[in-house]
Amino acid sequence: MNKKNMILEVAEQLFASEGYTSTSIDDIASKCDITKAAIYYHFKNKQELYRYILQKNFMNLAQNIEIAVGNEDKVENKFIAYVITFAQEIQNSKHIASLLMREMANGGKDMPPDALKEMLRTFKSLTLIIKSGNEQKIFKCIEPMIMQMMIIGSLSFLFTTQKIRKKVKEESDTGAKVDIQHSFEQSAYKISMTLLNSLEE
Amino acid sequence: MNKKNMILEVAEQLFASEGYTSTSIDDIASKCDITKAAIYYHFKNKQELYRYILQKNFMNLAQNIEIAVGNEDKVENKFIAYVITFAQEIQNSKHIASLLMREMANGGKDMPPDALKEMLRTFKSLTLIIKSGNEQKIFKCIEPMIMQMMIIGSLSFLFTTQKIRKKVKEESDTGAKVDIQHSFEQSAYKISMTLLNSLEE
Amino acid sequence: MNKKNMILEVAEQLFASEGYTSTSIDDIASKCDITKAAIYYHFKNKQELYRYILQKNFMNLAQNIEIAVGNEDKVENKFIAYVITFAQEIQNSKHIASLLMREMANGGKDMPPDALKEMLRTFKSLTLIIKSGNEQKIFKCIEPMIMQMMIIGSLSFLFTTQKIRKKVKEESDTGAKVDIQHSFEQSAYKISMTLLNSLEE
Amino acid sequence: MNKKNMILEVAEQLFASEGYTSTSIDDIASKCDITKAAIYYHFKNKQELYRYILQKNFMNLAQNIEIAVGNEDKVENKFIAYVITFAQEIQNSKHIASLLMREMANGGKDMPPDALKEMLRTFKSLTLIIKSGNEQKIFKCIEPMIMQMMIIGSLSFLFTTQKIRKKVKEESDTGAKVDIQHSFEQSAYKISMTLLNSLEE
DNA sequence: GATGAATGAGGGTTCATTCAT
DNA sequence: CATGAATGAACCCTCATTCAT
Repeated sequence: MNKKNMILEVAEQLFASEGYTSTSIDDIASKCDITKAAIYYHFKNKQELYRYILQKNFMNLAQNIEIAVGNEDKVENKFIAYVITFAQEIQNSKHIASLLMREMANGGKDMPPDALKEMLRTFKSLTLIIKSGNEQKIFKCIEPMIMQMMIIGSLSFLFTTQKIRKKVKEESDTGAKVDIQHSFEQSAYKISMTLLNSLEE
Repeated sequence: MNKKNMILEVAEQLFASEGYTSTSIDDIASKCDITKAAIYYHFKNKQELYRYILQKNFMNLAQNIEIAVGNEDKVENKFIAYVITFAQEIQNSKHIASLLMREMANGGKDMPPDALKEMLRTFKSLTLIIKSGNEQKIFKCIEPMIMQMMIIGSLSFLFTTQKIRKKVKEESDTGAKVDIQHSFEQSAYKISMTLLNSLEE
Repeated sequence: MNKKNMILEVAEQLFASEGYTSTSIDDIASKCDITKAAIYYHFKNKQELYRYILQKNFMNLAQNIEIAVGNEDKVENKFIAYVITFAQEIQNSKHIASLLMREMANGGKDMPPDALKEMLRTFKSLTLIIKSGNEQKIFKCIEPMIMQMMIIGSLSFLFTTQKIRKKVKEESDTGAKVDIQHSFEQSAYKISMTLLNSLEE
Repeated sequence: MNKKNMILEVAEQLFASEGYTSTSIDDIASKCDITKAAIYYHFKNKQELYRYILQKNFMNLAQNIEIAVGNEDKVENKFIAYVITFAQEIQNSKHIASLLMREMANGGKDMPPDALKEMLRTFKSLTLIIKSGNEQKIFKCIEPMIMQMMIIGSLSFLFTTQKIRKKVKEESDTGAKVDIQHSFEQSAYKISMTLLNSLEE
């Protein structure tokens, strides 16, 4: 991998786990075994690096969702595909949920416009699915925005709370009765079915 | 209001909107029209101030939920009360959703133990409600953890995205067809009904 | 004991063990279980408190040396009395050696004039002893200043290095062969004899 | 000279004359005509800078003493070489006596272990000299530790009190009878002879 | 392409001191 | 006599950024 990509990967991980302000260019540089100045050779400044990462992540997300939804015919399956693909992207990119949550906690005020557009693209996909479901009288009426919040919110919290839930369990358990720690995929699937359930007439 | 409380209020607002690291003691002080040193007279350091705020918020939340749930008899109403009270607290405190999202994005690694305990308290409330619903054969089986993630996630995103959704709407609309901007309360109520729907046999 | 004396005692101990700059009014106050402001009631400021302590210590020292020397007739005994009393004061007051060493390391530039005068008083005592010894042809010729430096320097280092010498010994020893840790008094006596030896014709 | 060395020199002088706590990074920086941050580029923090200086000084001292003592054959000359070289180092480095006195006044509690080891090295040199003198029946029996305290103490006080002695003399003298201000080297030589005298059978 | 050196601004924290009560 | 509250200055340290090489 070339250096620019290494910087991007390391920076993405740090921005997600520590947040924008708590991640220093020094942190990124030392994790990459290069100097700070080398980062400035590849990126104009910290902001630009961050925006680049945000945009890349959300573009991927939007694209993959569109493709996955496009591959399905029935509206129920489109809905499931929407949720599951969202979950898969969260899982694969590993950092998108944290990045998203931080931006939303910020009120979106620092969200780069390009990244915002990508989020709106996914929202349009969902809107179309629900509208189509309504027209076919398969889905109840619900504002797409509310459903979007439920999908994104549920999956983001489900993903980002994994570590702390594990830690809490370890501390409270007395060793023996180790509960099955359900995988993120399994739980995400349940969420998709639950939401579909709530939608169906 | 005394100065200590003023500091707490200002700090809470800044921590929520800017995040812990991006909020400086100077910011807090100047918004309170006092000096930095005055803050250090009232609080040992920035961490302590932050923890104090977190703990206070989550304690309030847990207490009010317990009371509201306790006031209901039927299990469905308990569930609704749980979700609605959660939403009301988010609305009233104004900052709890942002604080929570940031902590979760951090993987909970900086969450003060006391605040964590309060979150577990609310989780226990929900667990009891679902268990009771299962026993009465009113509710389907679902892991309480998953339901908790759906409730917290949906409401948190619904609340924190208000500003940016408004902004997006204003920019995209051509003025005339101004959609009804549904209030947070209304939307939260719909979420509670949707989730209850998905639970009921 | 009244509060003023308590402040003096605590401050003396801290100034000696930590140094002037590293001792804060807060440190003194909390060790006395009073507030900072209470200290300012009794003393104009930190400097004044420090000077008061320095002056008191050096005055005691000079007085006691004068008395002890005056109690002896023979010049050899006067010399021994001088050294031993110096050592006793170091031992009794516990902090005079550290205070003195810090002042000297500072080049004496912050030494309050009164305290300096007291040191000169002791020096005059020694000068008289040596002069008298010279006249009686009992002592070799040596500049009193040099002898003064030898006395003060030897005793101050002997006293202040006690802790670290003990620590070094403990760390190096393998437990069994515990060397006799000579007491400060014993060692000080040997120093006095050694110096007298070197003086005598 | 490069900047790192300039920082070291300036810092050494300030640490010696003002003490660790009373020397600010800003003081050092402005005396070097650089910014604070430049110091942090070269040294991790204030402590590290200080330790570096201490260690360097004491290492030089120990090395030069060992060499000088090794160059002599007769045990009396070894002893003289020990004292004189100590004095020369105090004179050449200019700051070692103050640094040492401050550390001892602190009870050695902040002394970096490496610097302490160097001091022990010089002590071992002296111990060997005295032991050898005892075996040859040239020296009286005296604990090396006591002799070490006398050497270090006498020389340190002799050196650090130069300025204040001069000041006192100027203020007290009425102009005419200006005493010869003996040089540090001359006085140190007298001290070495005096101590040798006291040692010899 | 990449680095070493440096900077200016700012951040958290401490501290001597003051003053109304 | 003593305190609680507050201040302004200073202090240590970090950080994004720049630039000559």
